[in-house]
Amino acid sequence: MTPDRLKEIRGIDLFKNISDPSFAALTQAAYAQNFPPNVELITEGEPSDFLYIVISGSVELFANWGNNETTLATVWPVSSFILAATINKGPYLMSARTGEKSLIVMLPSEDVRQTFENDPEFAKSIVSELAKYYRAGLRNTKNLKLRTSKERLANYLLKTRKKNNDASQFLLKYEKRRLASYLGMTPENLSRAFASLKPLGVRVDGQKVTLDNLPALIEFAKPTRLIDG
Amino acid sequence: MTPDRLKEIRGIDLFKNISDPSFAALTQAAYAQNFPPNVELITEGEPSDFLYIVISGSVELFANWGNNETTLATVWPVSSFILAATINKGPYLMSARTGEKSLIVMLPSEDVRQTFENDPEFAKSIVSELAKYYRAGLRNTKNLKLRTSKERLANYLLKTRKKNNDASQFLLKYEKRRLASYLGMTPENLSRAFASLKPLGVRVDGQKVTLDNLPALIEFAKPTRLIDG
DNA sequence: CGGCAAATTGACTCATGTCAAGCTATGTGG
DNA sequence: CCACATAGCTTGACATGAGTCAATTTGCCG
Repeated sequence: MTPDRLKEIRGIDLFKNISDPSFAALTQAAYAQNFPPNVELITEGEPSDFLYIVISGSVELFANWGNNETTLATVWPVSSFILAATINKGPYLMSARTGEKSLIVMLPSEDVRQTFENDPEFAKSIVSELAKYYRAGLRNTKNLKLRTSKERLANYLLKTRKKNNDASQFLLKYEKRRLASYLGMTPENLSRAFASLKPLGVRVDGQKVTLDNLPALIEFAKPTRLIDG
Repeated sequence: MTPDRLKEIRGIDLFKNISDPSFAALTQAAYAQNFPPNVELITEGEPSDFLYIVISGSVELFANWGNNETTLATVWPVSSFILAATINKGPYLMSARTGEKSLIVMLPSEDVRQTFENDPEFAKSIVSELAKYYRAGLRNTKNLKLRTSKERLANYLLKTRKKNNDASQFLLKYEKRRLASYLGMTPENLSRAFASLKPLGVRVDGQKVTLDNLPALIEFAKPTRLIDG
């Protein structure tokens, strides 16, 4: 791996406080690879042989049961995914596929566990990451169990607006079918949910979303930091 | 706190590898308290001042949004709860209430964080715990998003059967209304879900459940280690 | 420009929630 | 020890949320 790439990786929270020798040891056997869009990187159930890091592009984490599939998260650069499986030595509980052409770094899980054993600072970073993930997952569960699909969409739009510096107009980061799956509904239902939010000032044109009546949308969505962060 | 009690606490995974001085420091300011049934120990949104451990009784973890409430988990002795909030210094994302008369130990969060900073072995235990919780949460999300309520119930029954040493008859560990909330449905819907599983050999009488036709139930429930552990 | 996948729309079914009534079990106080 | 009160559970009737299937329409990419 090139020095630039290493520096890029080192910038993420997970490696912020890792010692230089630990980082060197950890990345020594790592390799970066380019993948075309829509390639399945891992499949749920497989042993967790690698920890993954997205350098560019994006990765969709999803799971199947019978004929159903659901999107659990989308990972954007620069971040790791599948950390808990690596730590736990358990099988992957999610599958992963590239959303677009992506550059991915793979760290052998055994090395991650070694480094975690030997470098207390790295262990602490892992703790922070896992606690963060756990809480994000908890919020997600509350969102699913306490809200209807329309309410989830409304809150998703408000959150996305915030990420876009409170712009009243922004682009959806991914396809509507993925968004639907992430929000726990069908694409058809998402279309109708968007239509039903029209009276609250939500206009959609392709990937472009405009929020014309923020107070009304907030009034309906009732966002809370205990779910929406 | 009495020596017995300390020994009991020390037995849980979280404290398995903690050093003696760390454990002493951690428990020095801890105190145990008896609570009557149905007492709210913590409320979501509050700062996470304590890490809790259930010594006897049980604790229900739940959350509210508007008029809706949902049960997220039930904690049985001897285990901790609210660990991620403690580590993260974030507000609690769940409320907790005793299900019955319960003995609860409270450890000041600041002490937990201190010990976590100073004792690498404790930090490693925390990592394991958090990874385990995270994965349990993930399984739960998959369960919710990929299955109908009947399927969730069927799989819950199979899991409970396994926990009861594969006995074909066992008692539900908690009230049906709590079970319904945990499984993400209304009590009415749970009643009907039970009724609809009757042809698959599921008989219910109060808290007593009998599974007469295991193959049929399994065939319907399609359990998988990637969701059901 | 053509072709394909995504998105939308309509009509319908099915799953789940809501409201109300009645039933059951359980524990308490007389 | 019984009777009542209370909360939980069940059942029915209905409303609403959400999924399914099919037919277009739209938009994008080669």
